[in-house]
Amino acid sequence: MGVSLKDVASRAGVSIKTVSNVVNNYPHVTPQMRAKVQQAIDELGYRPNLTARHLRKGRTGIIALAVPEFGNPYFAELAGAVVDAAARHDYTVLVDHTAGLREKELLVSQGFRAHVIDGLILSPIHLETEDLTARTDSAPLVLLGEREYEAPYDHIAIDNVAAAREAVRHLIGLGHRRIAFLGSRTGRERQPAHLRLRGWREEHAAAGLEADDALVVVTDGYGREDGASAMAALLDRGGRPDAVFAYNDLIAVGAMRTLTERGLSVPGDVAVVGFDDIEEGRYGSTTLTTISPDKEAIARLAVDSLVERLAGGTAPEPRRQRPGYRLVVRESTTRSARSR
Amino acid sequence: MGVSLKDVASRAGVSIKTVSNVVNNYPHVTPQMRAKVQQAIDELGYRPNLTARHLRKGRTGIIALAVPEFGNPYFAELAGAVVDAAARHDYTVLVDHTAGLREKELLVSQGFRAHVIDGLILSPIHLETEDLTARTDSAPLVLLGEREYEAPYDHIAIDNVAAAREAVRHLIGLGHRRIAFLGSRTGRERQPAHLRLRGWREEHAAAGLEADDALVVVTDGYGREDGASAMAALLDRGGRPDAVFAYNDLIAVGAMRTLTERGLSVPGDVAVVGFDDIEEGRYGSTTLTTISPDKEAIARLAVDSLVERLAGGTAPEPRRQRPGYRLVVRESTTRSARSR
DNA sequence: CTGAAAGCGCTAACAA
DNA sequence: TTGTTAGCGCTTTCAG
Repeated sequence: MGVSLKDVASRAGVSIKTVSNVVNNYPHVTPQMRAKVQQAIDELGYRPNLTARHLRKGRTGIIALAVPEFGNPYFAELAGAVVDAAARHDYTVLVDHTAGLREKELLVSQGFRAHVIDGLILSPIHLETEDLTARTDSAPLVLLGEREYEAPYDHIAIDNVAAAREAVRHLIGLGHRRIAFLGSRTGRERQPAHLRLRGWREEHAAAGLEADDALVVVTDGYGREDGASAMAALLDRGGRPDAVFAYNDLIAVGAMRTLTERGLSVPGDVAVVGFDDIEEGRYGSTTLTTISPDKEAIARLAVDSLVERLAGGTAPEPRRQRPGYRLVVRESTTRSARSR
Repeated sequence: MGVSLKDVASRAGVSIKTVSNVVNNYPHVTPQMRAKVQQAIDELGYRPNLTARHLRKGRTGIIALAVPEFGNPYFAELAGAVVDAAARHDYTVLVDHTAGLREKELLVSQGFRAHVIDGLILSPIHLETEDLTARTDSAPLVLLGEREYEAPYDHIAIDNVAAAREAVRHLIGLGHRRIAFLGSRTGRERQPAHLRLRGWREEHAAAGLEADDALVVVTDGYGREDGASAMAALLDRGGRPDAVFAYNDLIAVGAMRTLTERGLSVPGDVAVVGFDDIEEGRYGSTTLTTISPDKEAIARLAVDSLVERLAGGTAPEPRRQRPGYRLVVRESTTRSARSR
């Protein structure tokens, strides 16, 4: 095995505690003692065993982040932001993906890495309130994303209904009247797309327009191909929309691809709005109008909340925090943004 | 603190060892004993403390993966594949990003999480051979990517020169003669883009064509904006190419955006080939021809190599493994692939 | 098949 | 200022 404190101690002819003092930069060590110990450390190539330290201190300095998929740039970008936010608190992030599987989400939330992670940030898709209330793991948990839960955990999410309404309002304001929603899921009320779909409905109502349910398209997943096939299905069934509000940017990108293939122009024939503001949307041949959640704020709030609970002290009530967002208008809804 | 083995043992009225046996599914435990212990475990909500287990066993079952950026979908997709490959060996992956900083790469390679990770998979950009030979951390290390090192570590990378040559050959075969290379870095020979640039040169030579260095554009980074500005710079300086071979897909995407903005058509005016085969390239309004490295193979080989060294036993010579790749032809070089 | 005890490497009282 | 010692919770000989 490796070199331990004891080895260094005997090499330097001092006690184990003295070595520990040096390693941990304790103030009251004489310079010469420090030098002697440091030399032994260097000679032996000693590295502290963090596992032992963790056991002793009861904490590891590692927090976990579980997202559905790295393949979705939104989560990839978010993960980067979380890693950076955590680093500012001297925490390392263990990133995991749940592959959109409820089973995996359950596993993660139950603390499958008990005691090796100090806390968890989870962005669930399928988890239910019951799963959360049945949770036994004692590590603090912070939730991310659109799902709503009646469970005592911090939850960070932008106001999805309001954001969706703003997106739809933008389209209505441009004169569109047949606005499709791409990316609804079948099943329960609380499914992820619920809030954004509700925003779509509410804004129609507010504008005195009828929301046509025939323009709501269910998808299997949240990827580009799901958007492409949803758009194709919608066109095939006849009622061509004059605008599309997609659950997220990937679906929007897929939908635009199908429109291109069908010889329809964006935004000329069909305007498109997405959700997430992934970088990809800023570089297509038609850039994408989208709702841009403040990812840095989301990451920061999540990490700060977790760190606060980890620090103990005050254990505040579970909080619901709403970071900001904004509508970013690009070419997929307005030609004018086009440089030529 | 939490519930420990000891608590369960006293609750069940047995020894600590018996509880351990049950927890670890040791074969020789009478069913009734097992039932009794299991009941105590359930009642107390006992979870094994993995940190303690790690300390005792000298290993953690965690491997680290360090990539430059999650924002680059190539690495995000690769990370997903590595997580899955590792899971098949019962390893958890701690994903880290180096932000393309040499300092961070150094830190990671030196084992800043000593003993909490069993091994490391690193995709370096700036690390030098000296950094690697000076490495003291004893955890096994597997390298990924285009950089070449004279250091005793396993290295997984596709044949970048051959792949680049195939991409350029494709362009030459289509009749292009002014083929730009976007994404070279200034500085040392061994900089990442070196091999792909060399492929560009070699294939020109093999075809009896002159490679025009005025068509090689240096970029600061490897993102979409770097591609966009590189393309703009190239067009601004006058010598318009009839084709572009980009260091990676992101640069290609950025370049295509600039071409669109300038009113040039792809592939009509300028054909474009990328490298990485990120999903994004399959959904633009002009899909992207690219070199597609076998990411699953890369992830699998990396994890397998690491696991093999972790298992100890035979410590084979450092190996250089070359997973496969293929040229995927799409619309950015051939209209014919277009559906209309 | 089960129990007792040692010890993984470290930190933190407490002593000296 | 430095040394001694007792665990953190677990696995693992070695007995019984």
